[in-house]
Amino acid sequence: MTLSEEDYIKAIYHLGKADNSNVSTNAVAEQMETKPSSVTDMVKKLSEKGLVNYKRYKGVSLTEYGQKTALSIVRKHRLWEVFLVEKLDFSWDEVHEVAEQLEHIKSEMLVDRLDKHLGYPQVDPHGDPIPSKKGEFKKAIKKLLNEVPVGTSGICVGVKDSSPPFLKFLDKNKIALGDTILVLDKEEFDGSLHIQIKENKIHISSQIATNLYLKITE
Amino acid sequence: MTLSEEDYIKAIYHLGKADNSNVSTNAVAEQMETKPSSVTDMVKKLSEKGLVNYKRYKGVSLTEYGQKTALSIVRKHRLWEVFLVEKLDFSWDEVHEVAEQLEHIKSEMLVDRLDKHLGYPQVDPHGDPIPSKKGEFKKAIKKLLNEVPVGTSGICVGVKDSSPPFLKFLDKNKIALGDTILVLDKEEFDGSLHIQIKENKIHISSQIATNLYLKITE
DNA sequence: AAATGTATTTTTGTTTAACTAAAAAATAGA
DNA sequence: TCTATTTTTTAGTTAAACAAAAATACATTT
Repeated sequence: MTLSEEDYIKAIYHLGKADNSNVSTNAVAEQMETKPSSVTDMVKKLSEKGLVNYKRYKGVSLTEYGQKTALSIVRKHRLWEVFLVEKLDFSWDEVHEVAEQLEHIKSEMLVDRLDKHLGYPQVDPHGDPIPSKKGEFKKAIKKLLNEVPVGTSGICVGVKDSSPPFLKFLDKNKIALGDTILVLDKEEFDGSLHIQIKENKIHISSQIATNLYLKITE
Repeated sequence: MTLSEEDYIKAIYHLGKADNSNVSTNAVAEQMETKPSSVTDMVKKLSEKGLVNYKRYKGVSLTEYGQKTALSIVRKHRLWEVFLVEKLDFSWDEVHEVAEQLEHIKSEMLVDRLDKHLGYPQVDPHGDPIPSKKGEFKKAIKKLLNEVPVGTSGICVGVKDSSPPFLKFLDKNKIALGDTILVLDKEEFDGSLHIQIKENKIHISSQIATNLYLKITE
């Protein structure tokens, strides 16, 4: 597999994601920042190699083999992201570009050892699940903090309101993107939440909770 | 810099090593496992980019810029080797192929952080020195254990005698390639040595010492 | 149901970076 | 000087990209 082939497989995977539906040539071209004609070329090659199902004018989808390949790349990408954040103190938003390169390193032993070194993490710093060696993994969904049941834990991945006062509030309470949040309890009266963020337990209003996105697995 | 260009720079560096002398096209071709004609092509390109000095029929040498580039690649390679051995429990002889890939990852931040994470190591698992960020580094030389002065420490990198009895002796005394050996004392009488290998202090005969190669820096 | 127009996809033909084989040129040693 | 070796040139291949133009599919209208 060349680097370019791997990138295409990954793009097709991300576009067809949920149901591995047929993906249009144009969509792949846009994702890959290239021209549709280049996609046609590559897709033919991938088809010959048994990685994708391809019928002219009908779009592409991954074969079983293609899916396995895609998951292996995603696994590597996310494990490296964990490594960069946990071991090398990269921040949440600095990892992608480097992981994009690291995911192409070819060594099964390396991936296995890295996985072990990191303590077999289940999710990456963005809260996305890491496929197992066999390609199994849980789905991740994005929800507003106020929508999840008590006891849920997830990773803070975004804000709905990005006004300065709100961001200032988050900063003051040491809530940052990438932080793991656990919902401890909910007050029936006003919907306010008791949450744990890292070591700190804090109490936030329902209004705050409706403006924070959490990524949770399963 | 393309991957291929980096490989050529590295090859020219390793061939011209000590004095950055002119390296022949054939020598580079052999090192790179390619044909001399390919080398000529590439060398012209590298020359245009200011990485090498090149005169037809006269061989190539690295420019100052080329040397800096080479050292940066060597630095990355050796840091990754340390990572693989120290953090991922790779053995001495399993690292090269993977490090060969990792050395091409482009991110200054990654290298700096990795260096820090590893505690700013001075040498790689083969006892070869790791260039600093600025490209400074000490020379490494290979010597027989009996030739080095008391107080020297180095890495065991080879054996002169590879007969089964000798290898069995090493095994019994837990001396393996890649181990750091410190010469504690030498007996004047018979030239036997007191050495420290990891946590163990042992006493070895002069005969043993004349059959073990150590790589020492400076 | 057929025709038409538009948007998508493929084909065709180029470019660039790498490579090889074989011919030609330059160099160095006898 | 001559000759053998090394190096370069020339010509051609492959892989990955691109753009322009042709082909195709599909939706809408008649």
